[in-house]
Amino acid sequence: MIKNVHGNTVDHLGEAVVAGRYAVGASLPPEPLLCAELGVSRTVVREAVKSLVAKGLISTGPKVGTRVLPEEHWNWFDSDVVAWQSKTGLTPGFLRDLQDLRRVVEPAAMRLAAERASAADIADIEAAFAGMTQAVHSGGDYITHDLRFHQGLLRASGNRMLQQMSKVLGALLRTSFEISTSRPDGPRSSLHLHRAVLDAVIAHQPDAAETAIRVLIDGAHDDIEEVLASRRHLPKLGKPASQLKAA
Amino acid sequence: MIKNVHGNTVDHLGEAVVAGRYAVGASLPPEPLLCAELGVSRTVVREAVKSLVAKGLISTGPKVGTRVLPEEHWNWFDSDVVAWQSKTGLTPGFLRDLQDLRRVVEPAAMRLAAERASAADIADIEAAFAGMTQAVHSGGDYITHDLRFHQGLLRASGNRMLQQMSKVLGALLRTSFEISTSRPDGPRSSLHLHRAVLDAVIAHQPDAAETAIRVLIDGAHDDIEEVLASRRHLPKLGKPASQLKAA
DNA sequence: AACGTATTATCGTCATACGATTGAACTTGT
DNA sequence: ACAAGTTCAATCGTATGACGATAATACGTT
Repeated sequence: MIKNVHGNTVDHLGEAVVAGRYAVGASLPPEPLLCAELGVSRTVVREAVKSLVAKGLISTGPKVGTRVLPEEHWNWFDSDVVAWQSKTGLTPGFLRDLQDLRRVVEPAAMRLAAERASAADIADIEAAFAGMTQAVHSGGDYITHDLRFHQGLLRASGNRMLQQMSKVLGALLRTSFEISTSRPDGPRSSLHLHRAVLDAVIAHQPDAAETAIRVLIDGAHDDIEEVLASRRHLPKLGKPASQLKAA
Repeated sequence: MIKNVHGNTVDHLGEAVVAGRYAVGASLPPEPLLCAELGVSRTVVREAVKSLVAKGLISTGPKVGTRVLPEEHWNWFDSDVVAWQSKTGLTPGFLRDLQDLRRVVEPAAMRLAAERASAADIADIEAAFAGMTQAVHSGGDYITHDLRFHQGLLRASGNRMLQQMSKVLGALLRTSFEISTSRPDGPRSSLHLHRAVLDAVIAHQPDAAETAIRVLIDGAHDDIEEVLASRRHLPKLGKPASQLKAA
């Protein structure tokens, strides 16, 4: 499981920050303490801290220590940041933001994809769809192929920013999938909805592609809202948050 | 001008990578060479490299060196990456991507802002608009207030991802502004267009806000396309690219 | 010629030292 | 007692040197 010291340190610190282990504006322990806690050299701690600074999570300064920045500075399109947030638990607010984003981005991206998709793009998406189909019928890893499907569509839009959003939207898709599997016939019923999107893109029909993805999105949206409503009293959807501790 | 060694080193290396100074897949010079070139210690070079890795520009490994990753890995929502790209020159492709993004994001964000803007949000935007007005009449820094205006609107959407896009879209706004100032009466004519957006948001009219921003966007879009078409033979819009050099 | 082994270039990690910056404590004068 | 200026000290910033880990390359063996 362990890969390298630097990566583990970045993950550990990043996860702690995203999880709210240190309050916004508060300081993390000084470097020597972090070295002792994590059992690594100061070099590793410093490089990990620099990585988190690059992702907008924290800022550093002499004497002031390394403080947690307010969330609006965090780079929510960084896959590590999203992964850490997913690991500590997706808050309802975060899921709502993701759903807003998806409803804004995916329909427009499908229009562009229907206009610009290349043969190679379509081949990739077809392969992903085949994987989804097989996963439903013969059992297998559905979510991976589902992610590839949507990622392929975004890539086919030919826009690098739109493409990058597959990273963060992946967190929403995963959650949506977990909910739908808790219901009998969940993925199976959405298979032909995916097919409709792909067919519209292949046929270069932007309008059809947009309406098809809207159907897909609305279904997932209802699923998530339902779960959100039934758990309204719970603070988080995933694992419980750690206790807050200011330094 | 110089602030700190680390920041300068990150800027230098990041700018070089984004500018295409090293071909995608090629290796940067080994750390000792970079130390010599930049006149800094290996500590600084390594931390700078780690920062670029965190932004998705490069990857490192023993013996393989530090290689430039393909552009789809770059984090285009990172303000540093965008700044470096802006500095080396905005390619037509990049500007088109930004325009697509803006046309997708801003109308939807205006709808949300019209529904959810708080009094504090509106006060911020009003202040920015006042600054724009003053800049037009008494002279002054128009673009800064313009950026604050659009950023405030995005923030008022109440969505953290949408809000983050103000970083990238800022590059487009700046370019758009530069073009419009080259024409007499540029900013002045767009003042009331901005006012229309803000009024619609204040009145909580999503439809009106969306159509108002569409007018604004289309105007800027036409300006940029015009310039892009007239310079079709030029490779870049901004400063010329450095010569490519693989390692 | 193909495959396995050895070499070596390069990054990864550790340890130590000192300079730079800035918040906080302290002193001093009114 | 309070305010302002000064000193102090905590913490990060930078530099240097060393050795281990890894993987591409070259070499030698079959």
